[in-house]
Amino acid sequence: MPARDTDPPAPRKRADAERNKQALLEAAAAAFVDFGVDAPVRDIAVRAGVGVGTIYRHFPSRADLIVAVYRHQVQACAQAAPALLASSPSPHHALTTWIDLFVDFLITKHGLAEAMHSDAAAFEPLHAYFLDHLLPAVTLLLDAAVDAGQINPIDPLNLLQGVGNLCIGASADSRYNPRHLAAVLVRGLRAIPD
Amino acid sequence: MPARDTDPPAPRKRADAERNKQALLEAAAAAFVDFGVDAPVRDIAVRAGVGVGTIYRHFPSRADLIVAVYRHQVQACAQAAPALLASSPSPHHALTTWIDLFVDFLITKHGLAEAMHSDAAAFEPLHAYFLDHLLPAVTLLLDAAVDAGQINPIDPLNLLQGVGNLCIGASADSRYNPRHLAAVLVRGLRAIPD
DNA sequence: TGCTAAACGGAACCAGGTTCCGTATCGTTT
DNA sequence: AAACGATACGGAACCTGGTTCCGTTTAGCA
Repeated sequence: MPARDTDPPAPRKRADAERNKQALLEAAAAAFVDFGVDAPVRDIAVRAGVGVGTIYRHFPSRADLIVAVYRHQVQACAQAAPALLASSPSPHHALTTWIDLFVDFLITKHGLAEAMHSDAAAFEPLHAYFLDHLLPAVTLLLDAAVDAGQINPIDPLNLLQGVGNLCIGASADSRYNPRHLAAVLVRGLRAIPD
Repeated sequence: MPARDTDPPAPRKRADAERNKQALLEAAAAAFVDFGVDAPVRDIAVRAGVGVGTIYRHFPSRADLIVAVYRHQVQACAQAAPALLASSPSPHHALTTWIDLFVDFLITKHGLAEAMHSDAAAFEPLHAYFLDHLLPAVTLLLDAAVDAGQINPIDPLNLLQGVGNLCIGASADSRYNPRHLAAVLVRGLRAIPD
């Protein structure tokens, strides 16, 4: 199988198109830092030196753009799960650490957590992408911790969305501390001592 | 003292103005049920049989309107705290029950939780109102539970916002279950058994 | 060098919140 | 009862920000 995992049936793209797509990715990443993931389209277009139409051509919905920008980091986060499970002293410890990682990722992407669960249809691809990649990760960790008798069972999706929600509205200056809350939440999962 | 507790320096309002304000309150409440707290202004205006200008005259910001609509329920929620503390078998139990009450309130008001922590300046009054009324309530419960040695200390504001965040995106049809998550969170506060 | 399809730019469009001001109404005063 | 000033009203106009559309440009190939 030739070049699997990286778009097998590539219908050949024009060089300028590829160049613009790349420019947009960088421009969007920069704009997201300044404005959050709701950065104005026109602003992104200007930064990339293209017209707004070009944004929509490459990324039909905002979710597509967001996914493209954060793809690597989401994958890294997902892949950390098995690694942590192998290297941690206990499954519960691995779970706690992974959640911490996830929280860190979300709170550094201003507005991502908000967008994550937006009911708007336009964000469905984003939602789907995150779930596709991160749900297996949490599930792995939760199953291991449950099997070890360390935590009570919980729907992985529920936990993932809950932690995602906790990260909404976080900012360096406020008293609000999602990291702590997420830790308390995971602590609340621990089995037995009632 | 004459008529304290109900606008002492009332500069006399025109009857029609008062009538419209009342109509708007009812229209908004209805619209909030159908569309959530982001209900279109024009829609609210139509329901109340007034022009949009009238909305802005009575409620300069959307937050003012939301506060006015939910004022009573927020107060009821706040007042439930001391009552629960008195009637519950333990402070931790009272806390759990109160959080449940708070969650119920939020998830039945579509979009309220989202609006609650919006960083937009227009929502500041809403934020302030909620905090003014509910922060004392949680603080009371938390202090009691801490004093009884049942939970580890936590910033009341942090907990309140966290639970508020958990309620975002809840809907009857989805798997997402904020009630359960909030319960797990409170469970994670319990002291000692480490 | 010429040709065609792919890609581009940005003006035009649309939706929804907000403002503004000419008009209507209330409540009081004569 | 009539008139008057203050108060409140309505809704068109405006602004912002996302989305669409089409005439123009350009890459890639013959």
